Amino acid sequence: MSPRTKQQFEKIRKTRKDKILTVALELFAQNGYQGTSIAQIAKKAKISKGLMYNYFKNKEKLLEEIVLEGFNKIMELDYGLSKSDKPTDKLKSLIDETLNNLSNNLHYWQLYTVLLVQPRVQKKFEKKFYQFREFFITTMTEIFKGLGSNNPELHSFLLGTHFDGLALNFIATPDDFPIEEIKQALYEQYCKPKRKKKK
Amino acid sequence: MSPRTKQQFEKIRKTRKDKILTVALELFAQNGYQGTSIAQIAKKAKISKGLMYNYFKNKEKLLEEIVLEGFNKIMELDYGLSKSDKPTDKLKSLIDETLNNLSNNLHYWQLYTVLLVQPRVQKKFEKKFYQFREFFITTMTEIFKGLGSNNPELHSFLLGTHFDGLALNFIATPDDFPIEEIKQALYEQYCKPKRKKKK
DNA sequence: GTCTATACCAAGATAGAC
DNA sequence: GTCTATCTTGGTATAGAC
Repeated sequence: MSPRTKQQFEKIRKTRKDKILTVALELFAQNGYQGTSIAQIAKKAKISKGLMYNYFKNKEKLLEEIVLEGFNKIMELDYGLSKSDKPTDKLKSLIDETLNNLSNNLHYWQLYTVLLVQPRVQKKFEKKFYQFREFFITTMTEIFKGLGSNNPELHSFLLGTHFDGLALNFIATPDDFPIEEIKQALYEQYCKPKRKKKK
Repeated sequence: MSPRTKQQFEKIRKTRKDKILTVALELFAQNGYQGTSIAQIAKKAKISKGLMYNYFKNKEKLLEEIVLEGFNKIMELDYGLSKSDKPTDKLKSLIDETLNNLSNNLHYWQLYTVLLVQPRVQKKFEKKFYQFREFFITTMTEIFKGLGSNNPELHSFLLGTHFDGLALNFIATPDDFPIEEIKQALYEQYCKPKRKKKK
């Protein structure tokens, strides 16, 4: 009844909820949304099936919370862009941070990808996907403008798709992924885009 | 009882089986394996649920047939490599054909991607995935050697991942995908890889 | 707050009539 | 060969005891 006890409960509740979110993210990422059962999640979180519904209204709301939390995390990053004003430095930071982020948040990217390729599921998070995409593409376009690119939108799009492909491969085979070599190669490949057509 | 009738039956059977394979591919690609029910497939193929099991032992075998058929189709392509011996031409053909193939076999690539990102499902087709990957990477590596690349394996890997990323984006938003512009840009980007280090 | 038991339903698969 | 009816399982979600 005392306030202190109440706070204790709150803390336990929070911890347990986080636990559920963490294991659910992992399972959804690995087995897909439909491929994961509440029972599996409960087991891995070491609670009963029934208790799951004390923390989340249903399976769908659980997925929503996970996805939105992930989006927020990723949108908060500034990809080291504030470190310098030189476009070459910015590009280097962006590449570095994006690839670091990839290995730091593997499960989230895996889930993101699973959802992205399934139109029916994707619809639900469409807005968030576009929002993130817009933010990222715009940032890159500005950098390419700074580098004197003759088609910054296209180069930005291409670097974006390249990140996606790297993510896909990293997800499928996280070992056998020479991350530092890749950073270097990307930097070389994108740092010197074609200038205005030379005659 | 006559042979002719028997042939007719065979033909009808074949046609119907193909119909099932086609609609199942589409549904699996769009909604995932677990996200697609036998009832949905049967409905779209305009047959009863029960009849499905006359054609396929079970849902899993159906998926297997679809995936293996798709792999075979894709492995048969030669990506226009025999047209010329010049590495620059070969690279151009490869880029062209890969992107054409992407839009011609959208559903298959979509399924391929869905399966690739889900480790549990992936295991089953692992060997086939690697087989295709090896073939593709080796082909590209040879081309980059011909172009005088200082690290043909890495450049080949990077072009491969870039294709994957483009596929992912094409799948997610097939409209708003400037395919010809991309072909051109890829060609420019990969055709002149760094030579041996200049001192 | 947490668990067990259970209602309920959707989906895979089979049986049997035609 | 094809369909309808049915069995069976496994999964979501709820009820109710502690």
